Amino acid sequence: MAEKQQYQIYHTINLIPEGKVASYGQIADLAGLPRRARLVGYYLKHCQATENLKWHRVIKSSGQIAFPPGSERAKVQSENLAMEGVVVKNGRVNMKKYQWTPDITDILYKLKF
DNA sequence: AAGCTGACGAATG
DNA sequence: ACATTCGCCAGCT
Repeated sequence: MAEKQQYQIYHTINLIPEGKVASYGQIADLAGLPRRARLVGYYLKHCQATENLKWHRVIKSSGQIAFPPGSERAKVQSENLAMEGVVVKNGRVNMKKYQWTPDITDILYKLKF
């Protein structure tokens, strides 16, 4: 049950293309879990396989990095994003420019529910 | 079983 | 632009 949700969330996150970002709420919605932005954060925090998860492409809807500015984790995330061409300035990114806007057919094809 | 917490979000001043 | 407040809801205690 909860495992299924967790899988959907991780799967959805990994659909975010390089050079783009998505918000927690956006991921929750796409994963079929509306109003569950915090749940996305919860699962990300507790997940093990961070190695193969593109968690750094997930940020707040405001464009802010979810970690305290200057913290180690915020730094790592910023660097990962910068590596993909996403400009991070003062711990936040230009959503207008970098927010992932998934193609409807893309989603219907890749997520089956 | 009731209360607390939080890698959130939107509205408000 | 920034801080506060409030709503949200699964999972923990």
